[in-house]
Amino acid sequence: MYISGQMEQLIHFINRYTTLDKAAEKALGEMAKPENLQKNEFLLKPRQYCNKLWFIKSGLIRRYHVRKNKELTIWIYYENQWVTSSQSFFYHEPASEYLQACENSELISISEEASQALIQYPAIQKFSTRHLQEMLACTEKFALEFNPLSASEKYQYLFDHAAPIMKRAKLGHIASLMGISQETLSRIRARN
Amino acid sequence: MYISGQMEQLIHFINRYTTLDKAAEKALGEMAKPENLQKNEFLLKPRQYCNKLWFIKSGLIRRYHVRKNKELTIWIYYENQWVTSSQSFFYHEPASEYLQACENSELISISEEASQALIQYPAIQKFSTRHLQEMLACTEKFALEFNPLSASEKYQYLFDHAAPIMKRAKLGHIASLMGISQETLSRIRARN
DNA sequence: TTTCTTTTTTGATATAGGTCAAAAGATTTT
DNA sequence: AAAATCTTTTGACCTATATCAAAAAAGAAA
Repeated sequence: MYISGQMEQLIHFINRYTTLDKAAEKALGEMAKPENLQKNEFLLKPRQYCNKLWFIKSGLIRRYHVRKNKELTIWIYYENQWVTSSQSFFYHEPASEYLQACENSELISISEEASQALIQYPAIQKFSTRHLQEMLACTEKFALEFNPLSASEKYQYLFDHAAPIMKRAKLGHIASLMGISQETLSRIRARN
Repeated sequence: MYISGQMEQLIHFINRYTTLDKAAEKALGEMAKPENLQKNEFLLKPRQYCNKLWFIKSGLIRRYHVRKNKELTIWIYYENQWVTSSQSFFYHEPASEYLQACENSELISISEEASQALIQYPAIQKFSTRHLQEMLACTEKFALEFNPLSASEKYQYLFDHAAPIMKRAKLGHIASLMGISQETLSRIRARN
């Protein structure tokens, strides 16, 4: 009863893809761990091995790289999204990115071993494949639609497709996600 | 014997991920179909349902959208790569993109039903998941590394990471893949 | 070959967005 | 509440790349 309260939001998320049977739900409740993070705490830093996936119950997690002394934001994840370093998690390589909380955040973590075990449940296997396919299609779609836009079209696009980021993340982080300078973003906001 | 000659290159590709047992190999040989395409022929157009995946034995296939009367190249695929419209194939929605041969091409096609059947073989299931993970990690990595570059850095990057495109595709297609104008690409080439 | 069509190059000009610097405004710490 | 720090805004100037137009080159068709 207690566990299922913790997991309710995650189970609800998975059930949008496929219906979890009771055994799978129970296993998930046992293997997934709640994890809370204070604003500015790091979930991952470069050179570490990322051996977990996290589901975000609440909060904001920024994923970014540092190149030539500049922070390049890959994405800012929010409630009901999954976050990990795909490259490190899938390939067991050291990560090259940071994962940092922009707000106090409540997460549910799934370790690699847990994910191996959970995937034995057909419903979870099915969810996992579907979700992976969706991630791929979305990542492609986003890159395709977003990149050719002008700075102010990008601003509008993100408002339409990822409002929580635009409302809660700070200017510099949003600008680096958009691939424009802070000053340009500030001027776009001033115009609207 | 004849079939396995046709499939050799594909089987070799899959074996880099996981070893196919004889049963899986045989099923693959029966369900995958050779398909040949002349230069400029279309594999897919917008509004069609994309119900196949293709493995490229030889040739060059360009994947692109049309937005505001401009062609935006998503990627140009070459030998030993897989091509499909992820969004249409995974979601059974009409495609919004074109797939067109830039050269005479030899492909192997796998229909949706074939892929459903093949995935029952654990080795193929394993390959499929691994390959999907790799696609996701690569797509993210590419978007992240490529987009912040200047036009001439992008040129160098593609030469380092996808030489067949740079050597065989035409200028206008490469420029639209890079997200720059044809003229700028021509000037970059003149300088080098 | 000669002609026609497509692709690439070159030139002139315009502009979106970058960079640097400083001021203004928020937020946190003492 | 004052001081210190961090974040956002504003201004001036500059540069990479776009756009438009036309010439040159390459490839296909006659």
